[in-house]
Amino acid sequence: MEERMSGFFIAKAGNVRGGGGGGNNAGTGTKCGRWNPTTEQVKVLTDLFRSGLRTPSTDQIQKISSQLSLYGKIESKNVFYWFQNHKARERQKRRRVSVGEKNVIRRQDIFSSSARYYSELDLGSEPERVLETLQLFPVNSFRDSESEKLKLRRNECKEAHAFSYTCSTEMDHPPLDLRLSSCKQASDL
Amino acid sequence: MEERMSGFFIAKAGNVRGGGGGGNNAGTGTKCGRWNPTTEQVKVLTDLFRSGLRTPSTDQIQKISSQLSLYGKIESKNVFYWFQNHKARERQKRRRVSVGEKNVIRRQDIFSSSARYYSELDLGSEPERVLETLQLFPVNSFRDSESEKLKLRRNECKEAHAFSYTCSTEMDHPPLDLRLSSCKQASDL
DNA sequence: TCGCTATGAATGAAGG
DNA sequence: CCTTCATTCATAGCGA
Repeated sequence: MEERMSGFFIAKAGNVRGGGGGGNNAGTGTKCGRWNPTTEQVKVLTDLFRSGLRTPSTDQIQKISSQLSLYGKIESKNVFYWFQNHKARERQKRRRVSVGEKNVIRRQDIFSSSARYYSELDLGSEPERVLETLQLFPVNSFRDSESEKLKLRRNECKEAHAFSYTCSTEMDHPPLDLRLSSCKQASDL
Repeated sequence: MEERMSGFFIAKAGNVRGGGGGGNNAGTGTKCGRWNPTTEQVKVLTDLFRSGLRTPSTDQIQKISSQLSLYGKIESKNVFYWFQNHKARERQKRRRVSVGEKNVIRRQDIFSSSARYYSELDLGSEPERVLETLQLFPVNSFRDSESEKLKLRRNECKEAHAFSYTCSTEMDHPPLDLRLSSCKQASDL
């Protein structure tokens, strides 16, 4: 993945404690072993993401990071990682959340309450805060969004394994059988 | 003692208090806002963990959460976070013990050795418990257990290097213009 | 109520 | 791109 970055970072990136800053960090004022994005930085990044930017190119990363450096200490790799993580986590989150009630048979609580108590992050309730820097970015990376939909799961049937633990320790719960049958289980092993 | 709560709230759904008697929650009268595992759920998870499962795959997470949803409200991400935290904390605790007494005073928790946990869910100094159920688990989960003690990989970058503003010096860019001019231009829109 | 601990949740940073 | 590790934040639970 770093081949496209031309190696403008990825060195060792130790502690880049900006002692002279005195307030560059986010409100928490943590020990700064790693990048602590300020609210403005997060806002800009989130806005860019919402605008469709998912995999910025090297040039875009440069531009973004230099622009964001005005709000606080930041490096190019931070921007790179931010987009990587944000994209991956959005997908992961959707995946993990979606399965919540796909195959869950609730015997006692059929659609009672239990609303989405946690889906509150960026994409959901983020208001339209189009800041001034947003328009400057060309949102030409929309085609990247569709490429992700076309990809297929590579961890489908890597190892069809069934596990059931019924002999580990004293158990009060019934012997739970957690058969993993991702693709198909032709014959049980 | 300084307070680190300086604004910067991410967002959260309002805590919806269940009003005393929930239903599928644990006996402690928990409510929405944060997953509170029931005793059965904790037991199952702990049992799985003790059986050697440390990093369940996505499929396993799905299955486990589906099964555990019968004991109470749970989502897939809860299982994911549970294993992540459990593994991380076990390692963290062990590491703290190993480096031990002359360690630097990072924050405030060197006293963790005083309470050795009354519960059985914490292994403490138990390496890898190999029991007969072990073979039922995918080998995928075990390579993680073995590799963790073999590789002491990234734990070096805690020294001060502090050349933070190097990037801003290297990157020569227009101050307030983020237009992409030299890279691939946006064709559409 | 206050302080501390345990722990769920989030995220930056890497590895592969 | 996907997975994982480390660190941190936020909060429930409990004792003094």
